[in-house]
Amino acid sequence: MRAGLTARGEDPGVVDQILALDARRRQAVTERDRLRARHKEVSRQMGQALARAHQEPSASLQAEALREEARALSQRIADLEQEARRLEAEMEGLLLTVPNLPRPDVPVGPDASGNRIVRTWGEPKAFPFSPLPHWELGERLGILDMERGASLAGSRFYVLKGLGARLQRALISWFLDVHTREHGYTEVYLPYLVRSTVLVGAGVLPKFGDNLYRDAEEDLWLIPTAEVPLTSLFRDEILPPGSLPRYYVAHTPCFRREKAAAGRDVRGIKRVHQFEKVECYKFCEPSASDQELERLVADVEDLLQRLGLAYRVVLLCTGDMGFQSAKTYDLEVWAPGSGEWLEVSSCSTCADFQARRANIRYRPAEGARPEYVHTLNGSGLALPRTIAAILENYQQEDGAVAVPEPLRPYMGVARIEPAQ
RNA sequence: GGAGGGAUCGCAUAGUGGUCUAGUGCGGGCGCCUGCUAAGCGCUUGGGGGCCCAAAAGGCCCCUCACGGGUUCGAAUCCCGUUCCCUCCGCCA
Repeated sequence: MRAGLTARGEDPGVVDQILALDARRRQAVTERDRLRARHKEVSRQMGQALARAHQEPSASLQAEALREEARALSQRIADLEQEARRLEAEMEGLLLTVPNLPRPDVPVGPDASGNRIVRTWGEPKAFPFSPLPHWELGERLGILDMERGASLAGSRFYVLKGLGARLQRALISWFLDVHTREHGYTEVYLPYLVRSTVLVGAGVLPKFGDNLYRDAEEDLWLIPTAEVPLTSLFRDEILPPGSLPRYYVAHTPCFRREKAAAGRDVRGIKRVHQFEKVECYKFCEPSASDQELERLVADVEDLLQRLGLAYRVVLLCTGDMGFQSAKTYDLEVWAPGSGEWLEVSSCSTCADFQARRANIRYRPAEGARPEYVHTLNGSGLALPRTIAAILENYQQEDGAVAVPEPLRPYMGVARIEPAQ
């Protein structure tokens, strides 16, 4: 565990703090339980003494003595109880700040420079002209309006119009159709506002609250990803034998304040405060999670291949992984107009990290002890960046954008023509 | 938004301050009985934590009657708060 934290660039000293707190907590609990057992016995005797008291005068004296002893015990128990709770809360608070431990095959590295490109698919498209970035294409086609988005809600908000809005809807429908009909996922519709405990379960709180929008009056938070409510679908449940793996897919909006990224990626729709995403999520047995992650990545790659978008699969190193992740693959699509690889999906296994926080267990067999499930999540896919990639990759010399084959039934057109 | 009612073991229910361990029925498990099946009989029953044990098995103890507080020597039971569910009224896409 210390090694895992060091690999992530975290201070392993927290482990010793936690262990020390736990030792003190256990000591308090043991003593408290011993006194409680005694207290129960005394109370029971007093009940009997009181029952006899109207016949034997001596019994009521006896009851008085017992009452005194019980009172003293009760006070000591309350003190120990408070001590145990304080230690437990302190330990819990520390535990919640500890990130997930990387799987053994995750490369160790300080930041994105340590990531490893696992494979690439397709060739970055060559253009006989100079390809435009999506924000210029979008404005010229009359399907993307950054200014009106800003006038409604500020920077990093945007408006999609006409075939732009329809393109987004087509992608969402097609993603959901492929995942449900061909990849075995069950579609779910989820709350976009959740309680803080749900954010804690997913590993977003307590550490990353400043990236979230929140209704303080109701203590409800806008979800930054569907992963958050999906994680807590079975919070505090024990899934019966034979119910794993379970695959879910959900389309939701995602809300992120992007405070930490102020000033970065300000052009276009690469980084925005509100965007749509289709999210794949799996619950599985621990022994299956490594294969399930590979299959999850394959399910998402399937979409990119059918869209004809060149992409690369990047295995994130320890220094670049998310807090809750044990192993993450990013899928990046080449965007010729912007001249960069756009992260359109991030597929992770959280192993039992989220399951512990949200208390999601399963019973391996009838009568067996419950164990924590493993959870996996992956975008399939994030909409704005996918739209950007499609616009930039499918732009034509005449200014139009071709519609990728799989989307034509959903779009009803084969081309998005420039606005007149 | 207003007025009520409710939450007890997997399910259904009993339980208005102590009667040692939350009762009963159903369901589940194990066993007995039994040509087969059914019925019957007996035993059993979830989760969390701590201690003993090298570990496993096992044993002992504590907690858990929606959740959190309070009253009390003692709370499923009384009081307060929260959550969720139900009924009625109002409003509403």
